[in-house]
Amino acid sequence: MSKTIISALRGMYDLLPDIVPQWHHIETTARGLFQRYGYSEMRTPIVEDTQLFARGIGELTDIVTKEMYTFADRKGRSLTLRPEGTASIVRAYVEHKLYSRQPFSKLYYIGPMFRYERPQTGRNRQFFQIGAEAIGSSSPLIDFEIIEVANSFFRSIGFKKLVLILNSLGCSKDRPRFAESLRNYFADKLPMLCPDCRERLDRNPLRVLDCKVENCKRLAAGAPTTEQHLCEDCKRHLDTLRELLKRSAIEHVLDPRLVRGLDYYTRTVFEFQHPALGARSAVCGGGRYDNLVEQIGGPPTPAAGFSIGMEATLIAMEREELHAPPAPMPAAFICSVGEAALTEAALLTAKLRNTGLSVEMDYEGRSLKAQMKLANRSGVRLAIILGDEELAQGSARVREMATGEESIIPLADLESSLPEKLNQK
RNA sequence: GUGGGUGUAGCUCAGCUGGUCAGAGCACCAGGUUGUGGCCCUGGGGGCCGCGGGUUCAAAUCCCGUCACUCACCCCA
Repeated sequence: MSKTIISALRGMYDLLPDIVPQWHHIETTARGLFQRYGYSEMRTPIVEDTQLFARGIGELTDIVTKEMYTFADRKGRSLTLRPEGTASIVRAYVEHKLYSRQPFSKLYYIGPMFRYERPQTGRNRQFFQIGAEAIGSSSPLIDFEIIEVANSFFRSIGFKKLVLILNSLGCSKDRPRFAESLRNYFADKLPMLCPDCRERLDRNPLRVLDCKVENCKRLAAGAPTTEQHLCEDCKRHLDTLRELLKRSAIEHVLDPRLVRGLDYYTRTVFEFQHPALGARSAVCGGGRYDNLVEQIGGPPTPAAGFSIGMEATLIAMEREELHAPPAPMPAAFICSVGEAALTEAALLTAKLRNTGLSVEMDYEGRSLKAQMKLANRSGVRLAIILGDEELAQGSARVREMATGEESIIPLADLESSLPEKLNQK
């Protein structure tokens, strides 16, 4: 055995059995919902051609410039561990020409994403996302549905404190105009901006708006807003969406500074935030991306989607003291006394399990007392005791853990009488 | 990538102005009941005090490095 212990990589961690039920709970909830809303699961590779993300997410975004797990394979191609899910889904949509077979596709995915960042609570290098994409419609009804599924998901989990933040970035005609007027506005204020913002102004001026430096905030307050640069269509789109949200009682706040970091967003962008999460407060982010499909090489196809952060959701659940329903306990624990009985116990365990019961036993020939302790801890309703006395008369002793009541039951009858005993209250 | 905090048994932590400082509670195991759990009592196993180096007669305790976690920034799920 080697002396140096190999541990998981930084920002990546193991999900031990005691928390996996929480994950299942979230996944099952999401799957049930997607099925009800008509979204089908799609699974795509975790590794893709680096170009996919560079083109899709944006060459100049932080994700692409400094957060991707990129490496060369044995033939020198540049590959990247997916940093998000949408680009892959769209790639598959285009590659398999779903636009002609199923032009309007509602898809979802669940899986790990990778970003090389400095880990922090709720932020890891491998993290899981649950995402949905509705590809092939520009209707605001879709924006509404997307937000509504996400909202419904969080409600199903039991959240009370989520805040929905909404904005519109405008269409591909509005965005450049807006960027231009931001540059003009900040042109003479350049020296007063933080160094980061000076660079942002160049690369992605929208991001200056959500800078957290006090001085920048103050300057940004007087800056032109997205609202002022929306064309008539975009304005109407946003109004319709807000009306739908209002009429279905989904509270939201319009935040003209909500920008988001991926280049592909157009028009609607939104975020669900949880106040107890600290700086990394978003549990879900999404929006419309009307140009991405075309950018990836497909026909012009509007689309919208979101992605929920698993870890962030889990942490928020903890802070709101929301828990998954408890995992089911085994029904019975078989205790044996003596070597002959130990063998019989193994056979009986197998037999009962084959009838569909969840049964546990002790494999080590421990003392009866120790086995009873195990039985007690495993939370079973019944302990089945097998010893020389019982074996001699071809029966087993069945003990109700709650009351201590015991009865002798012939081995042949166990199979039929156990379910009965388990059903009675 | 930047700055601050932390790192002692499986878990939560005490000890940290250097010299019985390797401890507590919980958990685990055993005995008290030669075949019976939950409560109680008694006993026990378990830690190269994150790792490496330095200062010193002597370091968990001071210094440096490193790794990990954590908070904020960056960014975002």
